[in-house]
Amino acid sequence: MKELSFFELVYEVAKQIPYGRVTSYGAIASYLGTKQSSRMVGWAMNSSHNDLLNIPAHRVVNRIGLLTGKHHFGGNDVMKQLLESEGIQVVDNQIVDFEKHFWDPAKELNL
DNA sequence: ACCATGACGTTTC
DNA sequence: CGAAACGCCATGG
Repeated sequence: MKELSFFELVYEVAKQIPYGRVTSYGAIASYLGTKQSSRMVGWAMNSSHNDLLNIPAHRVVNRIGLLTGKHHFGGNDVMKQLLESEGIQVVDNQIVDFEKHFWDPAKELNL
């Protein structure tokens, strides 16, 4: 199993997500240059649980701010609770004012 | 080397 | 406007 891979890039970005901010898989994918592989980002997060680092995957949602992978956090509304804990309003697994909390690594993060 | 999977995204019906 | 199908790329078996 390779630690260094596309996944690690996703981890780096995910870890750099500011508190109270959220981003989309497509944004990360686009930032990594593989915008067409937004699924890979999600899958990378799936492997994130294998990473020893703290991956705030709860801050990563789909393009509409829907908590698609919330069941991967334990099955309950753990993800929602985490987001609300950061001041983000979540209703029906969907982030309220997603655009307002949206954090684009390609724009706000200059590497 | 090939087939199957995956927390998405976009387009079409 | 809502749902479904296809596309897309990387990893694992």
